[in-house]
Amino acid sequence: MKQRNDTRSRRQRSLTREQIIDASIRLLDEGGEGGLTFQALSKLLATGPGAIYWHVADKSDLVTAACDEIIARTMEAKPAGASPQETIRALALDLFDAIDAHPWVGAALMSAPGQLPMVRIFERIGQQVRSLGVSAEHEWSAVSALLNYILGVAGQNAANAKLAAVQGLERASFLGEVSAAWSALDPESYPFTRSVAAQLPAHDDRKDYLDGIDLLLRGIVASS
Amino acid sequence: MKQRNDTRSRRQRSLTREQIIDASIRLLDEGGEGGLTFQALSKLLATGPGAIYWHVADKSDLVTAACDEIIARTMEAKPAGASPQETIRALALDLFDAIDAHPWVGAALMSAPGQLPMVRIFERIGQQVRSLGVSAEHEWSAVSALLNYILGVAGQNAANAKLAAVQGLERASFLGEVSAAWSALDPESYPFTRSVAAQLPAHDDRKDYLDGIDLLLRGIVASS
DNA sequence: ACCTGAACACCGTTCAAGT
DNA sequence: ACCTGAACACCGTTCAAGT
Repeated sequence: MKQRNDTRSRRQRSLTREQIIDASIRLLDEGGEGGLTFQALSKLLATGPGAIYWHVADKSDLVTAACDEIIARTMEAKPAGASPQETIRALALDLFDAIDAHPWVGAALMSAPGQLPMVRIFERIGQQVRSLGVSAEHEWSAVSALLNYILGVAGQNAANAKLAAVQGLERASFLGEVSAAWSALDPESYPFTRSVAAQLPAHDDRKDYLDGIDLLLRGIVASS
Repeated sequence: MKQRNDTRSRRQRSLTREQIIDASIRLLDEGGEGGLTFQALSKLLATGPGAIYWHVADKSDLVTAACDEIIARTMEAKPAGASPQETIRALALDLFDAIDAHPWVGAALMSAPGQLPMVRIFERIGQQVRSLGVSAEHEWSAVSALLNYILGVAGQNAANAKLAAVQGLERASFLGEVSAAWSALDPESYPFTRSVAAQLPAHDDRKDYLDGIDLLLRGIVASS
C-alpha cells in the first residue's frame, strides 16, 4: 500500500515542464512581465523554487518556452488562403491577435532572435514569400521586412497596453493623452507629428496594420 | 569665506539630471540593460540612491531619458540627402549605427511608445514621407512600416549582440551556431529556414538592411 | 532645496539535505 | 531522479533625518 500510494501520488504530483510553462503563461497573462515570479510560480504549483529549477534552466529559458507555446499554437492553425498574399495577411492577423491577447509575447520574441519561436514565424512567412515567386536575391529582405513589421507593430501595441495599464487608464484615454501631448509639440520642430496627432485616437489598429502588410506586399511583388 | 566656499562646492558638486543621464549611458554601454543599477550609479556619482531619486522619477524614467539623449544626438545630424529616398536611407543608417553602438536603446525605444524618443524618429521619417508625395490615406501606414522595420532590425541586431555576449561568443561564431541549429531542423517542417541557413553567417547586415528600406520605399511610391 | 544612508520588500538562484 | 526550503547576493524604492 505504501508503495502503491507512493507511486500514485508521485504520478499525480510530480512536476512536469508543461505544467510549469502553463502556469507561467497564466501568471504572465495576469500580471505582465513582472507577474512571473518564482515565488508566485512556486505557490501556484504548490512547490518550492528549487523544484522548478530542476525542470528549467532559468527565468529566461522559462519565458522563451512560454512564448514558444503561444507561437506554436498560433502557427498550428494553418489558414489555407486563396493566394500567398491572402495567407500572409491571415498569418499576420493571427500573430497580431495572439500578441494582443498575450502582450508579454512581443518582448519575449524580440529578445529571442534565432530561437525556436522566431523560427516558426520566419518559416511560415518564408514559405509564402517563396511561393510568391520572389527572386532568391530579394527573398531575405522580403521576409525580413514582413517579419520586422509584424513584430514591430505588435510590440508597440503591447507596449501601449502595458503603459496604459501602468497609468491606470483605458486604452482610449491613453491614446487621447498621447494625442494631446503631440498637439502641444513645437510647431516648428514637429509639423508632421502635430498634423497627425488628431487622427491618433480614432485609428483602427487592425486596419492600419493590414494596410502596412499590403504596402509591403506591393513592394515585394514590385521587386519580383 | 564660508559662504564663498559653500557656493563654490555646491555648484561643483551639486547633482544635475544631465550628469545622472550621462553616467547612466556610460553604465548601460558598459554592462547592458543590467549594468544600470542605482547602486552602481550612486558609486559613479559619489552619492546615495536617495539623491538620484530627487532628480528622476524611477528607473524607467531614467532609461527613457538616456535613450532620448542618444536619439536626440542621432537625429540632430540632419543629412541633406539629394532626394527624400536618400534622406530616409541616411536616416535609417544613422539609427542602425546608433543602436549598434548602444544596443540597450533598441529595447528602450520599444517600451516607450508615443514618448519623446519615438516621436523624434517618427517626425523625421514623416517629413520625408510627406515630401515623397504620399497621399494622406497611405501616409500613416508608410511611416509606420518604415519605423517598425527600422526598429525591428535594429532591435534584433541588438538582441543578437546581447545573446552572443551572454554566451561569451564572437558575433561570427554565434551566427555560426544559429546557422548550424537551423540546418539541423526537420526538413519536412522547416524547408525554408533550412534552405537559407547556410547564408546566415555570411550576411552583410547593413546591405540587407538597406535592401529592406529600398523594398519599403518601392512599395510606398507604388501606392503613390 | 537638496542630500544622506539605513531600511524595506522583493527578486533570481543555489545548494545541502532529504525521499 | 526529483523535491524541499532556507540562505545568499542583489535589486528598486522609500523616508526620517540632516544641511
